Amino acid sequence: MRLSRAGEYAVRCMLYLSMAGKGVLVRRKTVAREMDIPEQFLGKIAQQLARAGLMEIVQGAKGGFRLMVFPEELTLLAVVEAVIGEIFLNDCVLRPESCHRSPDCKVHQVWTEARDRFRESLQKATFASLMDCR
Amino acid sequence: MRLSRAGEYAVRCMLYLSMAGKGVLVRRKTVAREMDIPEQFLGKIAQQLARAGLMEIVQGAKGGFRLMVFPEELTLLAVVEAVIGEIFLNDCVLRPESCHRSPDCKVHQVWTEARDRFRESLQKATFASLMDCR
DNA sequence: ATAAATAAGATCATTTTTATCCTATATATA
DNA sequence: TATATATAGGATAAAAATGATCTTATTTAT
Repeated sequence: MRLSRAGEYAVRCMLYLSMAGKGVLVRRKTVAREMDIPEQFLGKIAQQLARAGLMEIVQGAKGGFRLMVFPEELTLLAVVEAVIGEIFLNDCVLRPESCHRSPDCKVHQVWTEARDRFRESLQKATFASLMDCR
Repeated sequence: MRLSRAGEYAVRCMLYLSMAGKGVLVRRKTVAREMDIPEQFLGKIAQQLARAGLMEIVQGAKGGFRLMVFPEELTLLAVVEAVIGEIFLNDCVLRPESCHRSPDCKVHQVWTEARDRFRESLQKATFASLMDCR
């Protein structure tokens, strides 16, 4: 079980935009080259990040990407979930039928709590704090 | 991102064996039927659980599975990781090269901590406590 | 108008996951 | 000891998810 490649690319992309600063336009080609991301694939990922309101895509000549939030407000959780969807939205571990008969299923509870803890950790991490990474 | 089907099956299987009790032999066919698991596939999963020392497989006529630990000592984490491997053993989110140049990479740290928290939650959940699930 | 840059749908390739088939092996018991 | 029963384990197939690219369309600066 691991973070998907798309998730990694998204983080790299947002890290690069964070270093450039909120509102600063950066060409897609530059992000792709500098952060080692296939450019077309980055295009797809960018669409998801833009839909989530995290960045803006500017078309046309001199187009590119632009961070829409302050790195201080941008969390690892927001970026990752924008791309790979809600983390651990799992079908119940028990049989589906027996499960929706019991909303108080213990397995389900444990799983949910574990997920919440995980998300909390990622939510605490802002890109401002991640940028120091070198 | 979700738990794999194999992981779900493993939990269901161990839950059934827990209800039978440690050391009690249960036929594979019975587990498969009762817990809604493809029997051959269960065979594969059982091998992994057996290798991890969580259960024993008995061959031959009157063969089957047998729980090797007390439900009080069996954790959700042990079962899940026996089947799907270490959780979140992710390649670094940053470029691999830049990453192994910096063992103090912030992204890596956050990710590692989030994973640890997640595993803690699953480790606290014993099958004895999960059995109440109905 | 033209050139440069991204959008978006289609498509392809790869990998992972899920599942099954088949032959071998182990074991209870007749 | 022979037979029937049950699981082991390797090979393989089918399906799904993921990763990546191709092509055409659209947008925008100059």
